Amino acid sequence: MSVASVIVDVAAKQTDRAFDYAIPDKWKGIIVPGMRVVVPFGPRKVQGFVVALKEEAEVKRVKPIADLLDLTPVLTPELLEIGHWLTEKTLCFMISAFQVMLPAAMKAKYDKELSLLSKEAYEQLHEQVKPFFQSRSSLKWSEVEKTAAAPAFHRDIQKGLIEVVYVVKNKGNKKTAKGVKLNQSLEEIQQFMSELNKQAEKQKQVLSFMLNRNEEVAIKEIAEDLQITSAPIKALINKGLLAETEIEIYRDPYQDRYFTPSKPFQLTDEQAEAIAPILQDIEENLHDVFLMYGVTGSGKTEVYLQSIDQVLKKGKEAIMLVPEISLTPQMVKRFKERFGSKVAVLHSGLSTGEKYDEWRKIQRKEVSVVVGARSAVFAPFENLGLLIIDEEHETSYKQEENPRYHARDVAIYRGQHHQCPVILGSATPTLESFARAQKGVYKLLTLKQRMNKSSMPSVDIVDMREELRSGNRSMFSTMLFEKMKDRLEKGEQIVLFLNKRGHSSFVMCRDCGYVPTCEHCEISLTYHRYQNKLKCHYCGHEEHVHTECPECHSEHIRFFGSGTQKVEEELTKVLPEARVVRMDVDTTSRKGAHEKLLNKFASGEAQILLGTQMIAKGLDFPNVTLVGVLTADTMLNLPDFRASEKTFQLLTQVSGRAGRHKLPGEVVIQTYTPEHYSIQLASQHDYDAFYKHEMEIRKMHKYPPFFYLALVTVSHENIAKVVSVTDKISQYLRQKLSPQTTILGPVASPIAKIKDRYRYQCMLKYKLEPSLIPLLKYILERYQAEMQKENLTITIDLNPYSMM
DNA sequence: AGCACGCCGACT
DNA sequence: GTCGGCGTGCTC
Repeated sequence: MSVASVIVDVAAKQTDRAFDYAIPDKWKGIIVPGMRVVVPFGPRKVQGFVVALKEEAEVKRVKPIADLLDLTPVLTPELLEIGHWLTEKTLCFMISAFQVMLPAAMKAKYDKELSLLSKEAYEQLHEQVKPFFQSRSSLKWSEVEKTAAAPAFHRDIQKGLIEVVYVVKNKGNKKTAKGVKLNQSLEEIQQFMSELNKQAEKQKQVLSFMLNRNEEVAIKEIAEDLQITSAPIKALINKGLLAETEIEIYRDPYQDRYFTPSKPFQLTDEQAEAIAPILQDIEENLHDVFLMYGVTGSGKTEVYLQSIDQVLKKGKEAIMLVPEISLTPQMVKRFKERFGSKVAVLHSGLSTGEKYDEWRKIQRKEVSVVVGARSAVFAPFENLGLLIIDEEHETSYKQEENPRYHARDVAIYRGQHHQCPVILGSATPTLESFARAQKGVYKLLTLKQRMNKSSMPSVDIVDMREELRSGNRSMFSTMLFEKMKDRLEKGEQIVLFLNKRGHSSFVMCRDCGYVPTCEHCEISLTYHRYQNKLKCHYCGHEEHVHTECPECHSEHIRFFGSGTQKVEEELTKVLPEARVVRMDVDTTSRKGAHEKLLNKFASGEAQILLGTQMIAKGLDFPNVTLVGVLTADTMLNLPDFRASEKTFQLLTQVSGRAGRHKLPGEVVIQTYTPEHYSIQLASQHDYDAFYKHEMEIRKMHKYPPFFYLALVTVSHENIAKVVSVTDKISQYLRQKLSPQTTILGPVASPIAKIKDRYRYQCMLKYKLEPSLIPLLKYILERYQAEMQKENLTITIDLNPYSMM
């Protein structure tokens, strides 16, 4: 095998295929598919992934591989195969599919460097170039690029005085420490020890320590253990008895923490019944997809933990996905307590280096459980025994950039490959999953009871229009306010939920209804109190706050909608005795802030936890007896066919925070549309009725799970161009697709303009379209030239989750 | 994506 | 006649 097929790190249609390279003799038999290499590509060097080996190249002339980056493949054969599958399913480039499977630290950085060919060449350099090389012989092109000397450099490069070198950097990476290992045979060392000078007691200690361990040990560790300095160790290195080594050390984000080991709990009858078929699958190496539908607080996590335990006993590995937002310290703790150092954790809170280290632990098989967000589904395990997706309905499992994959699909694909079970867990399953369970495609496991036999909290719906009519203009209804006062007196705790991030709200003229919008994006500006400015959340554009309406010159400019910050201010006014913890993107962005705030609430130091989405899931505080949802309908009015489903899910999740233990819980939902079925049914904890009602609507409007969706979005600076392209695409598809398929559009996207680019879309609803993928591929090919030259973009999202 | 090659307008 | 503009096409 002397030729390697390589996918190069150039994300473009024309380079989206394998290129053949000769394997230099020194790497023959060493290079295997899945390794990263550096290859010459045109005049430069790029990183690439070896995808196959072969005897003969397809082309006459092949260049040799320039460098080898890995000693063991970073992509297993399975992952390589998944890459191909992803490319097909999501219409992404091969290189993007591979890149998404690896930690960011492994992505190549490129540098273009200039170096002087010889000392003699210096004199011949252009006068403008000379100063750059005065004290050195090489420099980065980026230093020169923007200066006036750039043309002169070009000339000297042409003359052959300066050489251009392309450097591929493998950034970040391993953190190492200096270590030592024994460098001579046992006999020689014992011989040496007996001859050692009596004064050299410390050296003797070191040697016997090393003989004991018989492996490489960090110098620091020896010094600490034996209470000595590194001097005697250095002496032994000099005498040749020990050899210096580099030991890879891991940055462990949880190293300072102690986790009390926990034992499996006794399962309830219901839990035992649910886990039985899972354990059976694990035992018999069978693949099934289980939908575990369990109400909030029904103990799904314990079922996960015990299933994983079983997998580990069989010597296999498990992946558990959780939504980024619920990857809280509480969740991590439960896993660390149960599985100790067998767990790797992957989430966005880690630094690039930490993520890389966690990934390395997986690759080196030092852990057998991974808990992580979406991309952890690609963990390079080779002996998977179980995949779990907790909170299956969460939209964060769908990646909104290329490759636009859904972690659930990847998990099921891997489950089939490894012949192992996949568990999807939720208190509010997506209609897609629940429908599949009804049809028997997935196996349904139900947990109807809460673990502590506590009943579901009672829910009151408050009509905020009524409140307004009766003169209450505050954001707390009379009922919620009374209940809050009551809890504070009793010393119980309250969770307040507001579906509005940050401290911002929009602005409107009360006289003419004018709302300031961004001039680059078609979206209303939000008010940031901190800087007293109006900001666009899409492009960052800022404006001063108007004191007068630019339309009607009225001075009645008001701020509408309340962000968490405003609510916090209001709370301190009306309930000055209450201590409030506010949790949103602004207060949790700092590392460790999340945990700190939660601890403050858990310890009882604060009585009210006020927050956005991030407090809706997974939190479990025994003393919380009241949950308030300040505005339940903000989500309901989004232009998204899943709006009702999302509202139902959110209300159910939030309500689930109350009364999980001995004390009974109450929930108050404030809304302007109390009659809406998703609010009504959420208040009755009636998922089944919601499912039936929503399914009717989906069927009527031809939405999933009855139909598949595909969304084509076109964007360009010129609106006429956008409309015409979208129109042509729609026409083409109408002509080619079956009459059973609905083609909507071209219509303007819900956000019709972002960063001065207009956006139009075309939506397909289909049941069976075997030729859809090739047709969409053809469209991308047809417009490829325009996409490259004119900055036209066409994005295709199969099974979209966001309609924006 | 980058970069080289190549074919046309405004300068010494 | 040359420098440099960016259209075109290739990268194993």
